[in-house]
Amino acid sequence: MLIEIDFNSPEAIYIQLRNQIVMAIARERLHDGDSLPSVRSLAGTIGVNMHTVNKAYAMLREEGYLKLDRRKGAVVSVETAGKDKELDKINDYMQMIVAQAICKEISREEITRMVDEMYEEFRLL
Amino acid sequence: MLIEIDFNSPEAIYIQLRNQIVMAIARERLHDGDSLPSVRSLAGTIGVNMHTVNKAYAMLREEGYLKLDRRKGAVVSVETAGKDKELDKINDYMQMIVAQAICKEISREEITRMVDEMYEEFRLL
DNA sequence: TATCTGATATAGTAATTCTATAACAGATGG
DNA sequence: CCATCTGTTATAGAATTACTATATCAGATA
Repeated sequence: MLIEIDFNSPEAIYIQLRNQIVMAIARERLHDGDSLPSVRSLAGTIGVNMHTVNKAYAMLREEGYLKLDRRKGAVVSVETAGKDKELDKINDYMQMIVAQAICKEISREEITRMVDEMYEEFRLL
Repeated sequence: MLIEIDFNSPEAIYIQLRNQIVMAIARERLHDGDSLPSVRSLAGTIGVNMHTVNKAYAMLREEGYLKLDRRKGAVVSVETAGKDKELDKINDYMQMIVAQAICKEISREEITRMVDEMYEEFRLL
């Protein structure tokens, strides 16, 4: 589980962490049942405070990607039940993307092709 | 030009402002050459500080949506030259969206259908 | 000349982010 | 039994960002 943090990024560290773990799951580098490093050890590895990792883990639990257990630690467990809520969230993000694309004269085909390629990429890696 | 700010949103006010103006351009409620309200008047209308609006305008200029002029004020002027840079930016956003979609078992077809519908919507309104 | 425009400077408040330290309950392994 | 690990929680401080409040400036306008 390779994590890389850009300390100069305007993106908050715990958000970068959260994003990379979501992508690792999508890329099937992390599977249901896999254990993540403990908050303390991961914090030590990447050189941040324990609470920063904890915040990312808590967020991922809230979003239905992890289950946290005092004995087993952080275990990947993707909740696919609330799919409608997820679609609403994605819809909001997508609205901004498409708005920008339209303004910048980027066609529907260019965007859907981008989506297609991205789905392929995630399946391969 | 109807602007609605959610003061309880975690999204910064100047970002909400920026987003709504981009969407207004995409929806063709704002066209190239249209003037926006002055920073002071818009700030007064929505009940925020002048600097907050100024920050949004400066960001939109930076991103190639507006031109700011001391005499004409803020004028819509969409720069479509740096299309590659825009595609890179959209690619990053899209990567996170697709990652989440894959994790939550949302299919490629569902996403591309969402994009298609969104392009239609923006054309209509 | 009075009034508008964006731009800029300064300063204060509030919220968020990150760090630091500490302690807790529960589970685990020697 | 005890040391050690887990996530969880509390508190506090530093740093950064967001927002507000005033004020001033140069340039354009009517």
